[in-house]
Amino acid sequence: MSEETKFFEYLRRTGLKITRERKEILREVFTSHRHFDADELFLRLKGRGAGVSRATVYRTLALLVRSHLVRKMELGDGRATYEHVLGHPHHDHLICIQCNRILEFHHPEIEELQQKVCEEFDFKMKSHSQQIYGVCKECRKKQSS
Amino acid sequence: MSEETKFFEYLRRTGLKITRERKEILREVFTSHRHFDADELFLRLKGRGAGVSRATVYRTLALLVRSHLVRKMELGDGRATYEHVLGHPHHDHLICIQCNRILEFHHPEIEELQQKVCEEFDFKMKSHSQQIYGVCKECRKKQSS
DNA sequence: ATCCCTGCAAATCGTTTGCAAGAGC
DNA sequence: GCTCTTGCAAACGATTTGCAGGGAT
Repeated sequence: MSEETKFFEYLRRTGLKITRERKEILREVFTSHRHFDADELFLRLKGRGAGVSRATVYRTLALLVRSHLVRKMELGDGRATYEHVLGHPHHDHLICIQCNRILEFHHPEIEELQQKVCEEFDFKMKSHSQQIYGVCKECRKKQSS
Repeated sequence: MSEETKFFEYLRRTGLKITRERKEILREVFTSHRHFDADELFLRLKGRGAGVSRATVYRTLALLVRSHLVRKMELGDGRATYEHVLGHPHHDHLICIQCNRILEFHHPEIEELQQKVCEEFDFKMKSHSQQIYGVCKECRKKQSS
């Protein structure tokens, strides 16, 4: 089932409406595979004349998050970063503090250990996030030259 | 060497000044062992008539972070959370989404694996943070009753 | 028709900053 | 005395919201 269909189904189920603006945003979110923030998305839409306001971008992103088609992350620089879930199983992030590039990694063993930590604390995990900040390969290459 | 001395030394070294306001903030930060945000700290100071403005709280927290006596964390709710470093070696957090309690954990094996991930990506780690969101023991007890 | 949605601009919230007066060294 | 500091209030940037007109079902 396509992401579009999933979203429409979510809307229907929740008594919400399928509008031109929501379609535009949906298309923009799923045609790129990068991480983005709300304003970037707004500007991309504006750039191609999609006619969607900033307010609607925020409101629709909230819906996409609620319907689990998009993940929202607070990476600690004040604004939220989003990524769509399509073809992106759970993962964590390496964040370059020089070029802001975001790399993804997944390490099942770490996940297992997190689970163990929760058991020790009798803590029911709902989600987790893990960020490693540092300097990526490319930036280090540039620096050393 | 006391935290106060360390901070004063940092100030001296950097050509900054030791003021009444900075002493007040320092005292307040180190007499409690909880996590706090800037506004909580401001209110505690106000509560005991310390006569320090919100602006100065923010400015001094920045200095304390720069001097490595205090750690700043973005836990994803919009505002920053702080904790002093005294007697708190590096650790990560379990965050209860019901009562907002913050538990600390440290797992050397996880750290090792993170280091391994960085090597794979040829990524130079500078810092990392890891949060596990969920429901703590106490809140679960309350719910089930 | 009935809600739901939208754009706009104003409001919010945490945080930062310009400025003029005041304190440390 | 030269700087660094402070408080205040205004400025900020990301995000949210009230409202009144327009659209989906």
